[in-house]
Amino acid sequence: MADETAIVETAPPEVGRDFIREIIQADLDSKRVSKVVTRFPPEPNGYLHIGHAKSICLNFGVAEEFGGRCHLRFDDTNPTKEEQEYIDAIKRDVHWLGFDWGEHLHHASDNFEQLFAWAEHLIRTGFAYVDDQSQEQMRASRGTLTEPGKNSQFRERPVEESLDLLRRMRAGEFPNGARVLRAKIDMASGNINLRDPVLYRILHASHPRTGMKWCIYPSYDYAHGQSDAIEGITHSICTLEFEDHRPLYDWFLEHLPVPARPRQYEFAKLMIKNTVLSKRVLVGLVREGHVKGWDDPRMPTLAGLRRRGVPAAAIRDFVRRTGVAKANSVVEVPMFEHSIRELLNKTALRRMAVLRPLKVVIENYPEGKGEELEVVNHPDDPAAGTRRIRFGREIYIEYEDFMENPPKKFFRLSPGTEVRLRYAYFITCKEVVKNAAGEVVELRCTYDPATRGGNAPDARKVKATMHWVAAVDAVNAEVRIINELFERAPDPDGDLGAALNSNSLEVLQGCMVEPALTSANTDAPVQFERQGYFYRDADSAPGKPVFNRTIGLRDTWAKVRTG
RNA sequence: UGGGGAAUAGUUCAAUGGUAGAACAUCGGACUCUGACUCCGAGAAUCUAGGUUCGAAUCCUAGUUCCCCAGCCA
Repeated sequence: MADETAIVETAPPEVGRDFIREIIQADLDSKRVSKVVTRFPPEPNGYLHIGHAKSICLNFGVAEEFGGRCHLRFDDTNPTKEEQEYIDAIKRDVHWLGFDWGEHLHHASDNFEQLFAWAEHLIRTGFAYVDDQSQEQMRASRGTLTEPGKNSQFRERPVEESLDLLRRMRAGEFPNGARVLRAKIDMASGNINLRDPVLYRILHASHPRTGMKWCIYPSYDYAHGQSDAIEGITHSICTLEFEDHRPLYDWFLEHLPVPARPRQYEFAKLMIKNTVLSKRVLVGLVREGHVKGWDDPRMPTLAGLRRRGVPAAAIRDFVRRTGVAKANSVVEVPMFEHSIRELLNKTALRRMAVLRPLKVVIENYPEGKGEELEVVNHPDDPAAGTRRIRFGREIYIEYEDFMENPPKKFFRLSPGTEVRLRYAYFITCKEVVKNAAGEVVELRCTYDPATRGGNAPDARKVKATMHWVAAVDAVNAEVRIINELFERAPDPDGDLGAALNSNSLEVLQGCMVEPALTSANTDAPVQFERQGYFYRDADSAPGKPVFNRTIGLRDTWAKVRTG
């Protein structure tokens, strides 16, 4: 996996503290808590994406930094949306990102029995009741943002009756939606979460872990805080939209005989410009077949990024750079790209690959002659070693490295100019061969045998160094260029297909790559010199490698060229 | 006309009553066997209006703008 490189952690370990870490430090200093316990609580209703990475890094990160621990807890309270596949994928992705929950794999469903007992406790103490109202009636009586709600006619029903009905709900006597258990708080509260929220609803559905054992399931609000308390979570970190759930979170802890009192803190989730992280949309892309799966390299999922070749350490570094705060913000993509390039530049071995080949015949190179050149695997890292590549009379260069009528600042090959073939020789273009359509199909060049290795004895300079692959050596490969998935922001309720970028995946066939790319270290990220970072795709077949372009190198020539 | 949050360079995050700083991005320049990397330099911000104070991004008052909440989703 791309994470082989994760050992090279480029980030300084501590870059100032965010408000969460300050709170934890203060709690430790004041002895309010003796050991920090956090949790990452995904709902297994889809794959993890880069937005989740921020929460994972925060929760596991602070636990690590303060000598505590972090649990992985599945918030599996809605069996109509959750699947085992997602549970497995989430575990895999958290591990890949570089974190370990050790013995602390938990599920909200582990607590179903206790939560039910506590529900009875709330009824007995007069803080919960079974409501027979229909969903529509409940909505109508909840009031609006500016008007208070009205009490349900079942709100004051006898404790024994509610107790009996709740048990019969559990026993499966009623169909979906027939009744719910509600907390008795305040229908006039300005905070709508406190207007007698639902604790249990009837759902005759099979649960990935409990099967058909239950047909009533606790709501998020009812399950989350109590699960935190049961697990001994000290700091329950979640995103901003749960801020007005905090009074309810605290209400349950106050009204129940819980073993601990966790506290909830909220931070702004990670958003990235032009990147869709809506789970609904991501599910739709997969279900409707707009992408090849959750790990399609165009997806912002951790699985997709991994397949694309983005190292876990780069994601961690990016997340660290974006900081933790309470203001909604949208990070620009180049910040992410910087983290990827910075890591890959240090770790990726260099290789040569020609994406759009143009054949070059070196006229003064003897027919039948061949030779090997020893070249470095990483110019800045001698420890990366060397490899041997072959040179010959026929080679391929990049089509766009040649221009018959070059503009002013074009340094590369054109008729009459001399350039360096990286690690090899200087060559000069003597003749351009075209097909009937007038397209350049071949170049006739000469080389200077004295420049072997890439330097001229007379110290003359060339303005460009180009990558190349010898025809005798070339392995045919497929290269996939990944572009933005969406052309415009999709409407989650509308036609996803209509918003897609029709050019989100460019497939290049007939690429010519050096043979080292088919043998050793095939699972490590590589740099195709002068082009970018690439990662071997799982679709590779023997003798026919497939590469995803993780990200291109910065290209200032592209800017000059396009003005 | 409800409740809960947030406002600092283009972007993200610092500065916790005492010189507004960093990263990314942008623009110059140097270097270069990757038009990469690296290095050097530049421009660029406290939402507004009052007030307190020797001194305010920070405290107070009044506004403005943006985000979240009316699921038996999480």
